[in-house]
Amino acid sequence: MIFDTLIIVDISTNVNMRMECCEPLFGGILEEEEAARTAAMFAALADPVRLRIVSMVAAAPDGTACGCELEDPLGLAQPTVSHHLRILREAGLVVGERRGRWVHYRVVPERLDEIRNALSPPVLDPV
Amino acid sequence: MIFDTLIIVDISTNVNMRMECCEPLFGGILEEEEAARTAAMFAALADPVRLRIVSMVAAAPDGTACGCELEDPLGLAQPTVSHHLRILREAGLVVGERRGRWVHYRVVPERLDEIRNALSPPVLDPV
DNA sequence: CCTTCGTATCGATGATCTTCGATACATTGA
DNA sequence: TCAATGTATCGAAGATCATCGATACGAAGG
Repeated sequence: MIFDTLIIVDISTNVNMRMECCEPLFGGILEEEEAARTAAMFAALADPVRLRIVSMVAAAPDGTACGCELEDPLGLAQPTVSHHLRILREAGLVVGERRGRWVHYRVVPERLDEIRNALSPPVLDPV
Repeated sequence: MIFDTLIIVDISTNVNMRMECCEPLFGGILEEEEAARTAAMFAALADPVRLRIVSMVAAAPDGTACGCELEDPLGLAQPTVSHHLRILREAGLVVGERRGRWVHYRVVPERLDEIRNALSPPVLDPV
């Protein structure tokens, strides 16, 4: 095994997601199921709004931002922002923590590392 | 600038694609246009069939495979495979070279490196 | 209890995408 | 020139997705 399993607890759903993702592209022919898992991860990042959300959360003062801070800069309605945050959450790319009325989101860099591993060049076998 | 510009010549369209892609997610808030470019790259990888195609081409004996070799293992019709190859081509993830009747595709690892760079953790400023 | 405010869900709409049959194009060999 | 084969394009059908108004949920403060 190349990387460990990342366990993420989604506070809004209280679901422990044990996600194994992103078998390396250069580690042999991908099985259908593995390909679907990895494709789902890329799909979460395959939207300009979601990429901007990730960059905005990462660039926020404490590395956290609530949804209400994103609506204006993105120019999108609240349900739309909530929709995108949900997809990022379910992909394990961000986690949300409720503080009073607000839910503070932060990026999960380990998840991005997993995706990077999937794109890593092949490991050369020593002779 | 972190990475150079990758120039890819698509033999089937004879179009020189000068693509700059994938500004780092942790390099500040992404502009709308940059986010759209990066999202398009991820969208090309956000499909199980295309991920399997990339892994199959990479795992092929010479690192190249023609479309006809992919239809059976994928269980898809020829137009469908051609469609996915087109998307991968336009994203610069593979290039095709015609040899006689066949078009041999190969993966462009530099493109995958660019995507990996976009997901790289932030560079820590020295104090 | 009631209001306020941030968030999540529902339902609908319009756009985009995957898939494939039909068809055209390209190259090879007879 | 004609048939065979690999590839690309077209058009249609069904599925998926982004967006947002309406609405419900949740927490804080009178």
